[in-house]
Amino acid sequence: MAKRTKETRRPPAKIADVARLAGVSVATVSRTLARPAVVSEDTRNRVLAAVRDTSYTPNISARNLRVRKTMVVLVAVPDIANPFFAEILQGIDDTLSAAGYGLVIANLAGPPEKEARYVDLVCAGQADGVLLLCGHVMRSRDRDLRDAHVPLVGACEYIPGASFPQICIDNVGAAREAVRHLIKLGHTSIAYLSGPQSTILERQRLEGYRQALKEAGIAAVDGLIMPGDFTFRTGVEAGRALLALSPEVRPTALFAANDEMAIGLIKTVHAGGLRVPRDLSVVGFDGIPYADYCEPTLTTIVQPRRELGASAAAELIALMTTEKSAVRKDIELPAKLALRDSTCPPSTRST
Amino acid sequence: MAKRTKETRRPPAKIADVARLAGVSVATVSRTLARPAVVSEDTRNRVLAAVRDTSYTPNISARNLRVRKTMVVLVAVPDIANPFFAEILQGIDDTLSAAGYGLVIANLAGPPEKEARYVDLVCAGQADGVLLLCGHVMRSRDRDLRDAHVPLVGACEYIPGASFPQICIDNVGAAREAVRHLIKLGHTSIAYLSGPQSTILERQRLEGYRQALKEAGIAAVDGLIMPGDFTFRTGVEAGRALLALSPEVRPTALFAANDEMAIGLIKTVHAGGLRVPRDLSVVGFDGIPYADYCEPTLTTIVQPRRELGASAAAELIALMTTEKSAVRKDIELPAKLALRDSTCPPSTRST
DNA sequence: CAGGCTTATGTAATCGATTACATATGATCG
DNA sequence: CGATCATATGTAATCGATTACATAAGCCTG
Repeated sequence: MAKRTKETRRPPAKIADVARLAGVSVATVSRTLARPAVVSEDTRNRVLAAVRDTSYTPNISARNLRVRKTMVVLVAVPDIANPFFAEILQGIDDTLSAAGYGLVIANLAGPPEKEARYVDLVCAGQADGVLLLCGHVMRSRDRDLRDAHVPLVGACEYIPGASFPQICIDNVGAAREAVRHLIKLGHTSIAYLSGPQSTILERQRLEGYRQALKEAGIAAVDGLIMPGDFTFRTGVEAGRALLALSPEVRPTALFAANDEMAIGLIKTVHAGGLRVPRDLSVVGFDGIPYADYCEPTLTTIVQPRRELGASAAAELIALMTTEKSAVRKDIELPAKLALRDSTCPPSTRST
Repeated sequence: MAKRTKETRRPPAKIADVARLAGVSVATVSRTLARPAVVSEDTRNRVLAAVRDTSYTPNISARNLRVRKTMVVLVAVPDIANPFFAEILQGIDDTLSAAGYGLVIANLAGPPEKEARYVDLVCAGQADGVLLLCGHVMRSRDRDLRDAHVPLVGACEYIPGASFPQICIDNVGAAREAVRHLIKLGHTSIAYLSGPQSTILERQRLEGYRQALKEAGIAAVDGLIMPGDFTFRTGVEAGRALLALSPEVRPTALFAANDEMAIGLIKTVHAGGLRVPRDLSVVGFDGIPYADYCEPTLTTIVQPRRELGASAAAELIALMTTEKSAVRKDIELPAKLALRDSTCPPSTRST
């Protein structure tokens, strides 16, 4: 039970140890590891054997100090507890860590002083790149961050005219498709549960909603646009508002700017006696895992979250490793409508 | 529109720059920042002013190289997309990043070769500590990791007799409380939907279930223990199994080892015509946000996730900074039963 | 007022890797 | 065969901070 194998912790082998064991200079060891082709086969074998025997791994701090890199990228995410972002993060992590990068996750849902610390970190050159999972860079410190001249890639929220590459889905098109689906089912009174006004994402989804109505010749009714902010809570509030309407004016369908709100809304109207989809069809946006678990399962636009993260990470790596910052290309990934149980044709009802 | 402020990216200030500006030596600058008390007030002011003017931040790689630290901790998490862990991670991140540590998240849900890379990273001394959010350290590489003699702290899953501090809730007690609640409501036929057999967590929750039944004088029926693995899918399967039973032998209540399974099960039995809680009371475990969103809201044991993460991180910091590794104390955090809508007394029914 | 002590600061070694440059060896060629 | 060149390897400077040790200045005390 007591301390077994007392053997004092041996410090990790350094390059000099490997060199000594292999009978070569440190330069040769370093070269063997970095560009195996330039050393003779014989030497290479001896060095690699020595590396194995000492279980040598280069000291990252020393290397980074020398080559002036940090091998760290900062990922700014609006809310790490949000499952939507969690999966994007996985895609990012897969790609980035495979390439040897570590990631510092800046959770913008946390206290604002942390946010400032993250920006400082980047400005101080402690990160080789930044991945933004939101439109506003870092609220007030946008300019500081941009001026740090650190490679930047955006994902999720498309900012028209931004000066850095962005990996997104076609939000306008996807929203339009969602609403078209409702129209095709026969709905003509379709509400929209919006995201936070400040986001570009919101404006784009709203635009898609408007386009779909317009092309179908349905007049947009201002009263059918309900305020939300992507949270479950505002979904609940919108649900209550819907219940308060008299059946004659109540829309027969609703498009929510994200799944979480859609789920909150469905739960609320259910409790109030409305049946989904019979009395109200609902389409969400994002395709979070839970959209498939809830009751009824949610018809929604599913975003390729993992790929979104992976592509963004790949783009950032290209930007960080290539000196030509001309890489700069936006990528649009496909999102598709998943038909599930929360939508159906409107029930005919007496005026 | 074109490149504004072309000014070539100026490299970050280094300590020598600050020293020159303040008219002191680099040693004095370093000391001013590390131990302000040892320099004279006059010097201190000059140095701090110079630091501000140059917006100097110490180069982390250089510092780490010198003091032989990495300021990185590895966090091994079974599944980053699982909202339960997401919130624990937040607690960890808050505490750790406030103390200046970066965290590398080892997502065990990812490909196994990544896992090996993480263990290697620790063994190579590239992390100052490890936080384990799971019982098995890293599957096969347990011993390697332990032999690296890196400070270790466990959370969530309590391993009796482990050689490192652990921050947990009382799983046996909490499970017992959950089942006691069902018993108090009048249930006598109570099923248990288990977690993966291999985990200690599972054995502890099962033990709590058994204890509650025993103290109430209810015989444990093997057939009422249903296999699960913490996923939504196995919750669905268990739901189907329940539906297949004839009403006479069907339990009137069920305790699920986690919320996700409970939610899958409820959804399934609902679709099959059973009403929850009327025909089947369900208690979950964890208290994930969704347990409050689903229909009906889930009565469950809510774990103090953020605090769990924060305490574990604090403990690890103590371990990493104190040379005396005698800190070593386990912490048990309180979990409490949240009474919601998925439980009620059993409906009396004809034999 | 010499010697000892405290306080404030500077000098230079050090952490562990990378890499420009120098050197040594052997091959090639006119 | 001596000059030229390619190939393989070694030497030592360097990245930017920390800190042990040295030094200088001021203060006390017998």
